[in-house]
Amino acid sequence: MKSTQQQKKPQAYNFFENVYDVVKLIPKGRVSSYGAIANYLGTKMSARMVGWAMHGAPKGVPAHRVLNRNGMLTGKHHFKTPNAMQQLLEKEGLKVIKDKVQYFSEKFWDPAKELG
DNA sequence: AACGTGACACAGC
DNA sequence: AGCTGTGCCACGT
Repeated sequence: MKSTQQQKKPQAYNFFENVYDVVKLIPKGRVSSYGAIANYLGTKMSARMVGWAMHGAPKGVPAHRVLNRNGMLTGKHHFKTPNAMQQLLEKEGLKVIKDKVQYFSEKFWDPAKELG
């Protein structure tokens, strides 16, 4: 029988959903990085994919809590308004100066460490 | 179907 | 110590 279309479920889907799940788990007032999430998912080299995943992040995913490894709001430009990301972060008690989160290392939330 | 782009990260210079 | 180049993988044209 021709197995019609073998739905080769792309792992990416799982990857993306995992990303969303992890991001949703980021506590308020904390931040994480693309690399950390990617690393938690097992593909630390594919940090870019995490960013891309955010691009299609559904509602409820605090993408503003995800920054680059430098603690910089690299993705603020993709928000509704460039200031939205910073505003949200500041509203959560974080301090943002020049598009960079202060005390990033203290506020850093590592899924691999927090979730196991 | 191939090339280029992209919300990153790391090694090399 | 900052800049450039390369790797990664999926998506858009």
